[in-house]
Amino acid sequence: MGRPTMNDVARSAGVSLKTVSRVVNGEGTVNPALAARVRAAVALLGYRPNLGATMLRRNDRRTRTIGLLLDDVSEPFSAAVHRAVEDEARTRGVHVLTGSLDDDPGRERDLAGAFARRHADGLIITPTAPDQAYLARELPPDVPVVFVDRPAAGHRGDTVLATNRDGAAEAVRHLIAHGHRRIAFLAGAPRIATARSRRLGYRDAMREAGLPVCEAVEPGPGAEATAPALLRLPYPPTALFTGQHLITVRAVRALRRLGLHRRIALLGFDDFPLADLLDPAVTVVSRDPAAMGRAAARALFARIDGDTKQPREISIPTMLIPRGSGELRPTGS
Amino acid sequence: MGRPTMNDVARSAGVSLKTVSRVVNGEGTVNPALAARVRAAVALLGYRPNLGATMLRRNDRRTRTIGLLLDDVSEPFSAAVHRAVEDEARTRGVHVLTGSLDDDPGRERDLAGAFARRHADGLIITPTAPDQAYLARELPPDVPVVFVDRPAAGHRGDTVLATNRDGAAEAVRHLIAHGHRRIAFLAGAPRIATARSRRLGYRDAMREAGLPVCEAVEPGPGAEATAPALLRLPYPPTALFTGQHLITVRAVRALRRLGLHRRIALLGFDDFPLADLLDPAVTVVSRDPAAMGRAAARALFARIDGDTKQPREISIPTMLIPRGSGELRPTGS
DNA sequence: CTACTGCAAGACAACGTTGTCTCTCGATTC
DNA sequence: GAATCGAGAGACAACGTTGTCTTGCAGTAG
Repeated sequence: MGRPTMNDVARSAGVSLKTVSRVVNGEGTVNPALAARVRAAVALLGYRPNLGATMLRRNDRRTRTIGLLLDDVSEPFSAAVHRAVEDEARTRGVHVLTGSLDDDPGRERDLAGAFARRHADGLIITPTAPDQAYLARELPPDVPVVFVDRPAAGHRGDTVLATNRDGAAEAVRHLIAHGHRRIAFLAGAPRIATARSRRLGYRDAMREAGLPVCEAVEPGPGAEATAPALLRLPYPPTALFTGQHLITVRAVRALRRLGLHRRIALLGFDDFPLADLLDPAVTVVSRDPAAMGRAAARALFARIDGDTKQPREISIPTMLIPRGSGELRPTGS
Repeated sequence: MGRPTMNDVARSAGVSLKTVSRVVNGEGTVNPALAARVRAAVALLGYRPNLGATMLRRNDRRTRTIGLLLDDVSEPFSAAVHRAVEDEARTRGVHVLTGSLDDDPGRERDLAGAFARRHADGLIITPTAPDQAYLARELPPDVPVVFVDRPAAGHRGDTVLATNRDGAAEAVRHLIAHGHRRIAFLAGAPRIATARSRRLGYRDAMREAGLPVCEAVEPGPGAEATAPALLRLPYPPTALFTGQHLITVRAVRALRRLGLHRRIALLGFDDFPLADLLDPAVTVVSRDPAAMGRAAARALFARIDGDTKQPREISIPTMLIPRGSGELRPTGS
C-alpha cells in the first residue's frame, strides 16, 4: 500500500518501534547488532520518515522551510534575490517555497496565508500591498518576516532596502557633472515605494544644483513610451534618467528609433544584462540583488534562531557604473 | 505557548472537538448557531489548522506541493520555466518548492530526496546527473516525475524537450542559404545532452550540404573564448553558430573586440533579452521556456491525478528569429 | 546470596487532526 | 401513542512519530 512506516520496519527487523526510532535518529544507545538489523530493514523497505508526523510529535516545531514572495520569479532582479536566498538557506539545510506576486495585493495575502498554513518557519516578502497588517491575522505571532526591496507598513520585521534615494541623487549629480542642465526623470508608478524614493533623490540633486525638475511617469507596457514626447519639447532635455530597468530599455529603443542615442545622455536605475554591449553602453546605478537577498536571508535566520532585538533597517548601497551613455556631453541646443 | 489547536477552539466555543473540525471543514451538518460560535472562537484565537496533522490523519495523502529542480533559478531560461510551472500550479492551488542544481549531480540527488521527504506530490527535474536511477531509492513509487529540457536515464517519467537537433539544423541551413560555406560551431560541454543534440543538428545540415564541419567546445567562464582563435585560422569561418546563449554573448564580445561584428555572421541557440538591441541585432534559434514549463507542469498534474499511460516524450518546437547578425553575407576571404 | 546500580529495549501516551461509531432528541409515520 | 427515522453532536480510535516511564537483565558490592 502506502509508504512503509516505522512500524513496518520494526516488524521486519524484529525489534520494537521505539528501537527503530532510536536508530533512525542516531541515538547511539542501541546494540550495534540490532542497529545493523534495523538499518538493513530500512534499506530493504525503502523507509523514509514521515516529516509531518515527526514535526507533529517533536516539540521543536520547525519545518526547515521558508517562504519567499517576490514580484516575479522570472524577472532578473527577483531571480537574483531568489538565488541568494536559496544559497543562504542551503547552508542551513532549509528549503524555499516561492511565489510571484505580480503587483497583486490579494495574491500577496493569499500566498502569505498559504505558506503560513504550511508552517513555514519564516517569510521573506517584497511588499506589493499598500499595507501588511493582514500578516497579523495570517501568521502565528512567532513567525518572523523580513521585507526586502520595499518598506512594509503595519507589521514588524527587518527591512532590507537599496539606497534608492541616494543612488538616484548620485546618478543625477553624475549627469550634472557632465554638463547637463535639462535632465528629465522617467519615473515608475508612484504607487511603488522605490519609485517614490528615486524621485525624491532626483529632486534632491536637482534642487541642490538649482535646476528645474522635469518628470514624467512612464505608463505600463502597451502604452506609448514617454521619451519621444519629452524630446519634442521646445527645450528638450539633454539627458534622461530612467527610474527602472524596463523604462531604461524602452528609452534605449526610443532614442535608437529617433537616432538620438549618441546625442542624448541616458542613465538608468538598475543594471541589466548586456547593458555593456549596447551602443553606447548604458551607464547605470546598480542595486545589488544578491547582497540584498543574502542580507534578508541572514536576518530571517537570525530571527528564527531567536533574535528578538528591535527590527532593523538594512541599507544595501547602490553603485554607479559608468559605461558611456551617461557620460555623453550635452549637444548645443 | 504554541499556536492554538482545535481543542482550544472547542473549549473556547463550548462545543466538542469534532464539531470544530466539522465547521472548519465546511461539512454543513452543524447547527448554524453553533457554527457561528465556532467561527467566532476561531477568529478570536487566530486558529489555523495544522496541515501536518491533517495530512497525517487524512487518507488522501496530498500535500499540494510539487518540487522543481532547475539548473539555476537566476538564469533566464530556468526562471521562465519556473514562472510557467508556478502559473500552472497556481490554478490548482498547488505550491512550488524550488532548488538550483548548478550542474552538480550530488545536489540533484540530495534535493530530490529532501523534497521526497517533504512528501512533494510530484517532481519536475532538469536532469544534471548522468543517471536518474537514484530516484527509485529516494522516491516512493507513486510519486511521478517529469523531466524537462534534458532526457533522463534510469527512471520512468514524461520528458519535455526542445527540438534541439532540428532547430540547430535549421539554423545552419539558414546560414548556408545566406551563402556561407565555412560555418563554425561553438559547442557547449558534450557532457550536456542538449549540447550533443545541437551538435548533431549542426552536422546534419553540414553533411546534407556537403560542407566540412568545424567545431570547437567552448570552455567554461574564466577561460579564453574560442572565437578569436578560430578567426585567426588561414581560412577562417565566415559564420559562427553558437550552441548556447552564454556562448553567444561571449562570441558577440569577441567579434566586437576584433571589429568583425559586421563581417562575420552570428547565429545563436537560445534567445536572450536585448538580443534585438545589439548591433547588429542577433539572430537566434529560440526555445520556448514558458511552453516547456507549461507542458511539464500539465504532464505532472495529469500523472498526479492518476494518468498511468506510457511515459510520453513531448517536443516543443524551436523558432528561428532573424534579426540581422545571421543574415550577414560572407565577405570575400 | 541479596540488594543495588546502570543500561538497553520495550510499553504507552501524546502531538493535532479526521473517520467511524454511538447517542440523544425531536419529527414523522402508521 | 408507539415505533421508526434522521439529523446533529459527541466519544473514541487512529494516522506515524517521539518523550517518558517501566521492565529486564547483567554486573557489582556488601
